[in-house]
Amino acid sequence: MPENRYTRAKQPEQVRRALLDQAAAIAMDHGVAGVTVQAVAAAAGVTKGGLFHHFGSKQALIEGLFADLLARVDAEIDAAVEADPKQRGSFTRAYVNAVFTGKAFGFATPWAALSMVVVTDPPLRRLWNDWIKARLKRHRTTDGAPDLQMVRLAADGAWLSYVTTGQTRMSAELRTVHARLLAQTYRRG
Amino acid sequence: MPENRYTRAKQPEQVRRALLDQAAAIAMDHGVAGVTVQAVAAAAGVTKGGLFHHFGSKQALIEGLFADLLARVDAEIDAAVEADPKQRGSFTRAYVNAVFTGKAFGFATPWAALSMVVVTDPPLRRLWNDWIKARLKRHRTTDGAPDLQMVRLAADGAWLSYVTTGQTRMSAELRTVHARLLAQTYRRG
DNA sequence: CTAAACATACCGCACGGTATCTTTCTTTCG
DNA sequence: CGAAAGAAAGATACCGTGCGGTATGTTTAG
Repeated sequence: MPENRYTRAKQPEQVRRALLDQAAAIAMDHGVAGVTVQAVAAAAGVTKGGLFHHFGSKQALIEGLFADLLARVDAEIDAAVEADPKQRGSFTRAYVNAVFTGKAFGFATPWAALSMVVVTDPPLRRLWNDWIKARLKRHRTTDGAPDLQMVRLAADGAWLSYVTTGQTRMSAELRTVHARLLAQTYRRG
Repeated sequence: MPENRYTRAKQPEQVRRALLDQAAAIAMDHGVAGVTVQAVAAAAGVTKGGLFHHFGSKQALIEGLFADLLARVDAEIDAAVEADPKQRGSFTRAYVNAVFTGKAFGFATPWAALSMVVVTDPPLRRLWNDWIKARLKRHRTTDGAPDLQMVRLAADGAWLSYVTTGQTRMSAELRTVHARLLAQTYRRG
């Protein structure tokens, strides 16, 4: 029995989480190229051998990381849609909020930098495409209108603008864009 | 004297162009990761030594490639703005057209895949940010309106959507988005 | 004859991955 | 209940490879 219940010698679940979190943190601080197996393992207080025990390859690590991210976003959006009193554009609003201020996706989260690799990595692109495609199909009755599609595209553009500027804090301009996009979802409703 | 004026033994200017073009082509075919010094040099019919004579480093090659791309876009947009009979939103329309069907930037050009690295590479991000910032300042009297900003953001989002799907041809949906964005620039003008 | 424009050969290195050994937890069974 | 067995968790050491970059030689143009 360990000294106390909080300091057990080995907690694989916690190590796994640390690996994912640190990978995201490194991606934010040192860019995507800095995400090496060595660096991630060291940041999580583990050697490479330990990392490869949890993830069979680097690709598996990245995919696990992204899958975890998608799961969070999924839950976040589900909750937002449910809480929205207005039907029309509920998903679009949830999506916009997720992009701007979301806990999982939003700016100023470690995950923001990570999401950039989705542009580069083909397997990750498939994951993302499948997710968004399923999501759009699911909400097509409430969010199928072209003007709502424009809002979502603009949100993506704002996200792109944010990550390319490389800023850590959200500018005032982006905040007004956020508000404007939300307002746009209520027009001609 | 060579056999004829078209096949000289050494044409550094042409080799330089070939290096840039082949780098872009490789980025499109084999992804950004496939753009290695070796591959680019070989594709251009030159060894690594030859490449490093033109570009001091890989970074210099990439930056030169992107600078060349920006120069093309610059000229393309200038011409479009000049030819536009309507003042308001002329830059936004030129930008949208450049993104969708532009010779330099647009979809289905070898440069599209290359442009993805701008998201990853910090020095390239600076180049892009400086360019777009200067451009916005220059057209702020005709394209400073918030609704036009939304159009540009949506165009960026469409570009992002395109590159993430990894398709080579432009879908019908994107074509309607293109038309809709253009129409948007004429409203309340 | 000089300098640019290449070719050739080589180097160091950091990376992803593997093989193997040690430690720690869990389960089983006498 | 305790000990042994077995599986999980992680450490250590090592390897092959492909990459960017360099040093230097060789050819061509001016």
